[in-house]
Amino acid sequence: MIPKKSTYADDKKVLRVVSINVNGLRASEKKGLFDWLATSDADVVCMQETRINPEQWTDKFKPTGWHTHLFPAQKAGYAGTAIYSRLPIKSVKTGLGFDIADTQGRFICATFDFGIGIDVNIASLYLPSGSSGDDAQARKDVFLQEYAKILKQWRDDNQSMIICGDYNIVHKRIDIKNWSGNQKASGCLPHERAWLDHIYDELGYIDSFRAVRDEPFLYSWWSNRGQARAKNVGWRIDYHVCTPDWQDKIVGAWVYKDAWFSDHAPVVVDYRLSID
Amino acid sequence: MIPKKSTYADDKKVLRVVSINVNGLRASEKKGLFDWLATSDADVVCMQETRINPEQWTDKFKPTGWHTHLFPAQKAGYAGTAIYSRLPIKSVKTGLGFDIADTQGRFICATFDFGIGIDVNIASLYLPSGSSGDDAQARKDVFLQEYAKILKQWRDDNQSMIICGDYNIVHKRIDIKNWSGNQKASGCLPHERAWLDHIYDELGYIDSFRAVRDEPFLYSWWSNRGQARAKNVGWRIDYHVCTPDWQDKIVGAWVYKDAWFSDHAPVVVDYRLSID
DNA sequence: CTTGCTAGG
DNA sequence: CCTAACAAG
Repeated sequence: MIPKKSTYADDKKVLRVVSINVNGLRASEKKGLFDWLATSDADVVCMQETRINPEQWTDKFKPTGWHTHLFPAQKAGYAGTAIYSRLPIKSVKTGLGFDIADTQGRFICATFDFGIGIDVNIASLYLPSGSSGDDAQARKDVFLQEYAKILKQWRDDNQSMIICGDYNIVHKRIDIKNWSGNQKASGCLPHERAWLDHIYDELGYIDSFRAVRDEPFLYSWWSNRGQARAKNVGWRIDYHVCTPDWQDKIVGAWVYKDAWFSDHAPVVVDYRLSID
Repeated sequence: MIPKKSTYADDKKVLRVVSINVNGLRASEKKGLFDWLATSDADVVCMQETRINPEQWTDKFKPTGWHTHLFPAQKAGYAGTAIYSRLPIKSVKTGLGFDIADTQGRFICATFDFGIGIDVNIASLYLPSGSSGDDAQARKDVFLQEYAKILKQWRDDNQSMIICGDYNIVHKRIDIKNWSGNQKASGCLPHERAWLDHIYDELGYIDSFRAVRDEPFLYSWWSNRGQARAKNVGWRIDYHVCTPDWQDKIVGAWVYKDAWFSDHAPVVVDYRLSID
C-alpha cells in the first residue's frame, strides 16, 4: 500500500506523479481507475494507451478537481496519451515533431510553475511496441533514434523534466522475470536495452524508480495470457525518466501491482519540491 | 412451460420440431442452449445464424445422441444454418441453387423416413435481413422471388415439408407489437407481408403456429435495444411453414420466450406422425 | 445493444 | 488473452 502524502513531514512540498498505461481509458474507467486515483493522493497522472477519441472523452473521464489534457491518435481507438493534474498547468505541448509521435498521440507534456525557480515539465510518453513483427520493430527503432535526439536537446537546454510512460523496453536482468527466455523478444532486445543505457549513462537521465528501489520482482506489466500477473511473471517497462536535478529529490517509488484496471500497474514516484 | 412429450397418449407418434435463430452458436452455447435442448424433448432442431466455421464447430457443439449437420456461409462468423436430430436422417441437402442461399449457408434440409409412406423434409431457412439499407432490402427481395419459385416447385412435386426458420418478415398485425410504427421498417413492409400471403393463400402452405394458436402478443424476436424483450415489444418472424399434409397433424405450438440464449426465442411445434 | 472479425498489443 | 473498431443484424 502506498502511503498518504500526509505521512511526510511537509506534504505540501511533495509532488506525487503516477504513470499508468490504462490499456483503454473506457475499459479502465469501468474497472475503477478513477476510484483508485481519488484515493491515490496523486498530483499529476500520466496516462498512455488511452484509446479514446475526443468525442468519446465525456465528463465521466474528467473528475472534478482535475485539469485534464488528452492527445489522441488520428486513428480511432488506438494509442494516445493524456495528462491529468490537480495542480495548475502553465502550458501543454503535444507531439515531438516527428511522424508517429505526432499522428499516434504518443507524447504530451505539461509545464508547471512550482515556484522553485525553474519550469518543470512532466510528460506522458507511449513508445511503440515492436512485438507485432519486423515492421513494427523497425518503426520502434526509428522512434528511439528520433527521440534520443530530443532527449539530448533537452539536456543541452538544461530543461527540468520527468518523462513518465510506457517505454516498452526492460532495462536490466532485474527488470524481467524470464530474462533468458526473452532475449529475442521485442522489448528485451540487446539494442533496445543499450538505448536505455545510453539515455541514462551518456545523457545523464535518471530512472526515478531504481534511484530508490533496488529489489527484484517489481514489474509494471504482465501478459494477459495464462496466470502471468498472479504468478508475477512480469516486465518493468513503465518508467519515470527524469533529469539529474531530481536526483536527490526522489523520496519514494512504488509499483501498485494490486491496482488491476489494466495489464499494466501504476508506477508512483514522490518528488520533493524545494529550492536547493 | 412446454409440456413433455410423455403427456401425449402415444408420444412415440409425436414429432417435436424446434426452430431457433441462435445469433451465434458459440454465444448461445455459453448461455445454455444445449442445456435447454436436453430438457426440451425436441426430435429435430433447426438453427439459423449459427455464425460458426466448420473448424470451430467442435465436440461441445455436438452433444451425444444427436445427428448434427452444419451449412456454414463462406464468410467466417456470418449467417449459416444447421439441423440437429435425435432421429435418423436419410439424407441432407444444402443450398437452394441460387447465389446467397448457397454461399451464405441459408438453407439446409434433412430428409426423414418416418414410416408414414412418404419422405418428410425438414429444413432450416435463414432469410436475409433487409434492415441495413436499400441494397440489403434489394437482395432480400431477390431471395424472396427466387425462393417462391422453389416453394411452388415443391408443391407441384407433392413434397411433404416443414421449413422452419427466420423469415425476417412479420405476417399480420397480430404478429408485431408496434404495427403502426413499423410500416416502413424492413420486415414489416407491405410487399414482404404480401409475399407471405402468397405462400399461404396461393401456394397452400400453412403457418403451423397460427394453425393452432390465435392469441396476440406471441413473438419470436425482440430488439436488443432498451428493454424490448422485458416489455414484450416483439415481432413474430420465426416460422414453421409446412405443406398441407400436416394441416390436421399439428397438435401444439409454443414460443419459449424465457429461453434467453439469443435475441430470438425457440419456436416449438408438435406434429402427429400417422398414416391417415 | 449484440455477435463475431480484425488489428494491435 | 484483452481492447476497441467494424460489419451485420
